[in-house]
Amino acid sequence: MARSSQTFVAVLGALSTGPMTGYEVRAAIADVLGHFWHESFGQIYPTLHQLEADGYIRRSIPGRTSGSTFEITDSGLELLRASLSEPAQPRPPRDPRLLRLFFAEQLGPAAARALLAQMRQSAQSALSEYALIRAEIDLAQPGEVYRAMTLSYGEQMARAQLEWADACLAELSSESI
Amino acid sequence: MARSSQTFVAVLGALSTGPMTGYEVRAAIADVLGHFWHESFGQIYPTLHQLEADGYIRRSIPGRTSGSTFEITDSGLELLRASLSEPAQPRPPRDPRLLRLFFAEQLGPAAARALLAQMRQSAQSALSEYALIRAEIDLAQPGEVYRAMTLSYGEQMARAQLEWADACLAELSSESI
DNA sequence: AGCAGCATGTAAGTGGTTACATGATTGT
DNA sequence: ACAATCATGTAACCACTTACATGCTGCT
Repeated sequence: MARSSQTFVAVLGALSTGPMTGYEVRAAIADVLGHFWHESFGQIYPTLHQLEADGYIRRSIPGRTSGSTFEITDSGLELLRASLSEPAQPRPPRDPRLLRLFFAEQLGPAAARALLAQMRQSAQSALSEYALIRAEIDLAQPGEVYRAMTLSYGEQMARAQLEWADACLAELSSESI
Repeated sequence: MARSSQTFVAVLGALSTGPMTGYEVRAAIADVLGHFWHESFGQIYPTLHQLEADGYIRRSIPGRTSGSTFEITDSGLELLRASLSEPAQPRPPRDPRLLRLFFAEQLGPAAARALLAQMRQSAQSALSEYALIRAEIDLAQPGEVYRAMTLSYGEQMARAQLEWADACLAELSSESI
C-alpha cells in the first residue's frame, strides 16, 4: 500500500460516517467532497470489492449483491487512520485553461478575454454552489469544523480566481483602447 | 483529435517559441509553465515522434536522432492555434491534503494542525519561487502580458492558501485553549 | 580518466475515465 | 405501463509515471 491511489481512503472515509451502498458512497463523495475530490463508479466498485476481500469493510447482508450496504470494520478504521496520517502531496498541476492563456498571443486579445471571462464565470458559479452548501451545514450542529475548513478553502480559492480574472480583464481592456 | 491529452499542445507551444531538442522542450515546460503544467520524458518523446510523423514539426538535421532540434511547421502552428481555441476544462480536482483535513476528526487536532502547517509552508515556498521568476521577467522587455497573468494567477492562489491556512490555524488554537 | 550534465528512448505498470450492459424499485 | 432513479458491474481504453537502459559532450 505504498504510494498513490487514494480512492480507498475516500471510500473508507465515506463509510466511516455510516453504512452505505456503493451507489451512495459515490453520491456522498460527489456531494460532500465534490469540490476537492472525485470518484467514478469504475473506481468505486472494484475498490469496494478489494476492501471487502481484505476485511476492511463488510456487507450488512453477506449474500446479497444488490442493495446491501457496506460498513467499515475495525481494521478498516485502523487502515483509514493509518492512511490519513501518511503524508501526501497533490499531483503535478495541469490546468489547460492557463495553458491556453499562456499561449494566447497566438490567438489575440479577444480569445484571451473570452478565456478569462470563462474562468471568471466558473469561479462565480463555484462560489454560489458553496453558498448553498454553507446555508445547509451552518444550520446543522457544529463539530463540522474540518468540513467548514475545506469549504472555506474552496471559497477562498474561488474568490481569488474571481479577483484575478477581473484584474486581468481590466488590464486587457485598458491596454487596447 | 477529440478530447483529452493536451501534451501535444504544450509541446507545440514550447516549439512555437523557437527550435529545441526534446530535452530542452522538457526543460522549457518545467521552467516556464512549471507552476501550472507538467510533462515527463515518457510523454514528451513519443509525442514528438507522433508530431513529426504527422508533419507538425520537423528536425533541423533530418537524419540525426541525437542533438538535432525540432522546429514547428506551418501546419503545426495551425494545429496549435486550433487546439488553443478549443474549449478545455480542468480535470476533476483531487487534493489529498484536503481529503486528509476533511477526515481529520479521525486523527485529532494535532494532526490537523500539522497538515495545515504543511500546506501553509508549501504555499509560502511557491510564493518565493514566483518572486524569483518575477524578478527575472520584469527586467526583460514587456509583451509578456500573458506570462505575467499566469504567474500572478499562481501568486494569487498561493496567497489565498496562505491566508486560509493561517485562519484555520488560528481557529484551531483558539478552540483548544 | 572520470564525472556531470545533455540527450534519447522504451517497457511495464498504475490510476482513472468512458461506455456499455443489466436489472430492481418507486412513483405516476 | 412507463419513466426515473437506484443499483451494480465490467471491458476497453487513455494518460501518465517510473524505472531502466544507453550514449554523447565538455570540463577538470
